Amino acid sequence: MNIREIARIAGVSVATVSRCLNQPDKVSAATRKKIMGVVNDMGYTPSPSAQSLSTGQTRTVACVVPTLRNEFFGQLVEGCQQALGRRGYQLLVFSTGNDPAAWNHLNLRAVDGLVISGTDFTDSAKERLARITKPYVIIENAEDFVDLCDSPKAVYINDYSGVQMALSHLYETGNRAIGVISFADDTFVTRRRDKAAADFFTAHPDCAHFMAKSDYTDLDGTLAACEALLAKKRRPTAIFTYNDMIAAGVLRCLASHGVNVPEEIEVIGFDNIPLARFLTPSLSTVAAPNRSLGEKAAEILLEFIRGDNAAVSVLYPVELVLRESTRQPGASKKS
Amino acid sequence: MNIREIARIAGVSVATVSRCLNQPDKVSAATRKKIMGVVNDMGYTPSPSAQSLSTGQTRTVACVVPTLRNEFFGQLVEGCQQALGRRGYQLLVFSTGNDPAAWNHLNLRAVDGLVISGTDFTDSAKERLARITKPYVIIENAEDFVDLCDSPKAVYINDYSGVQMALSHLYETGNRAIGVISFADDTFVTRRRDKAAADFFTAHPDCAHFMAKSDYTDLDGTLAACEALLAKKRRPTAIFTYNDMIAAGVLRCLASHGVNVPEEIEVIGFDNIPLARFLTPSLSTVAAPNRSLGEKAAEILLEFIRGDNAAVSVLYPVELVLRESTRQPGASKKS
DNA sequence: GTTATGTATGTAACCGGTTACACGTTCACG
DNA sequence: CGTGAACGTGTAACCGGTTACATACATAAC
Repeated sequence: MNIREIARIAGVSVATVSRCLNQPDKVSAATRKKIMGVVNDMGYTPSPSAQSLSTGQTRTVACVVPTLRNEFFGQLVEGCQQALGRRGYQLLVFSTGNDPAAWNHLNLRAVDGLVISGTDFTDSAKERLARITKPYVIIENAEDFVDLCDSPKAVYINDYSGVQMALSHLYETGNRAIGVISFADDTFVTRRRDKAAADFFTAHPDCAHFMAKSDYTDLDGTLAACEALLAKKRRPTAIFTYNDMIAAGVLRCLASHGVNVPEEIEVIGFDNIPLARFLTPSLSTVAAPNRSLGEKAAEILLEFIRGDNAAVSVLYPVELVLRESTRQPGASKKS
Repeated sequence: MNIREIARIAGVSVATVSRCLNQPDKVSAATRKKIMGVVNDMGYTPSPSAQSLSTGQTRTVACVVPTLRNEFFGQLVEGCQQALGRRGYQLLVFSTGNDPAAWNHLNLRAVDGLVISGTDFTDSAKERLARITKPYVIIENAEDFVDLCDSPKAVYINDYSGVQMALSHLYETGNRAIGVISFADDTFVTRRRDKAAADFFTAHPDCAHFMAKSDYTDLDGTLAACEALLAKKRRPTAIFTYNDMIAAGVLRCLASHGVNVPEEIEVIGFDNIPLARFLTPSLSTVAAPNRSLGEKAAEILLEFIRGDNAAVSVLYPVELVLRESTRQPGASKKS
């Protein structure tokens, strides 16, 4: 069932049918009614391939994430997909963004644009981004990208501030020995959060601090990192991690060592994935609008594709959500 | 840069270029070398839209899941995408499979086939499935679908057996009052697991049992369900839930009521999502090959698209993984 | 009544591939 | 040396839409 068939049955030309579907007001009411009748009767849908070929638009966007085994990216992709769906766009997912081979599977001619998140942006980034000839929006701090592409479009959170909020809270509630578990990779996120932590501790020289690193898909690595912190001569009274999965591992480690949370050690994570509320104790964390990040990225991308000179980058604030893994304000410290 | 351009530069016809790319052995070695040289120099890639229009294949598959905010579906989609990527196919994700509106966004003409998982298959299923004119593979028990479509292609796990394994284990280690938290929906999964549980308890009349229901995205619902179980006159000594997210909520609820796990109450979940190891105590669960389910579904779908008469359905076994939320074999009961 | 303006529609080129069929060579074989 | 098969290549139709431009007609303005 193609457009010529519809045109023949409706007794009009293909151009009229096409116009009727795309610019209804360019067609007289009578003709429109006749055509739509046939279209509905026959259950006709235009071929996306033909439309793409003709218009040069695929109405498809690719989203590149490192993994989907972390609710953070799940929420991101979900937000992305819904924003796109509302506007008749579809979402191609590449959930192996850190695997260079995956980028080869990505056929740029098949999409109108990309949303890129969480890939390793440091080493081969320039090369990889340079090869992208389509509009793309990164979910990463725009400022870090000025060297990599001119006027980067970005949606991101103030994670420098997030790290400082978490550490400040811990400091203000009396902690003077804080452990931080960072990511075991070399990405902009990691560098930025490390910088925030370093700056914080420089500004608070009376606060002992210990850094460790872990890959959040690797529970054993997290347990090892946490144990290293526990083994410090001056044991930290709080541990801050760069995401909630690592924090979950930390809670696990502390429990198996019989350490009470938050009485003996407080724990703060980052991301506020849905899971955070499910943990025992429920996890205090730096909350980002995960779903909105995806939605906004998709929206900016679409505006950009349409040529509207849209917002170049959007910064979302983060907020500290306090749950059971930190002491309640007013609770006695180190009870 | 299109195929005619390449043909002109290489001094051959478009047909030869096309053949060179698709059936290299149909072209002489000398010509092939010449063409490939030009192709590489110019960085030419055929337009997917044009190829789709011409061949009628999109090399794209849609995957419909209810949500990505559960690692189970994350793993599924990830497996799917990788199996597809290896064969040059792309994955469109619809992460809102239970929303009827989402199905309208799904343009069947844009894909070669579908992998469908976790959607509500009971009420409007027949209608929805009937509208699908493309090959599809469901990740659901094939037997439940014989009424809905003839010779359904399916990849699934033996979850009847999984439920019975979990309950048997609990029974054999001495539990005689077991709480079960089922899903608060009416899908085949739920019906099947409910049947398995009912059958088990019929076969073991000496075992008291209590059923509750929850939606796994709803922590409060889970807490309420769990509390209802705790409030039973004869308090259960074990709780089995239909997925790990609900089990996480149960652990959370028990902890806040000061109930020791596994000493006072044992807990077993279902799915074995990566998170399960991160929980405190780490969660015993019925393990399914989540990632493989996605991979296998994609593979079967591709074979089916190609017309190879592939395996119609594949059943994976499940296994009971025992961690800290159940008592160690040999540990004294109700210590 | 003639001309200008606007509206509705049709014609045909175009998007960029694939492939059936035709054609020309080369080679083996009788 | 003539014939047919096998092979390599080119021509042109086709996939199913969109849209610039042409055309026809109705209406308004003078």
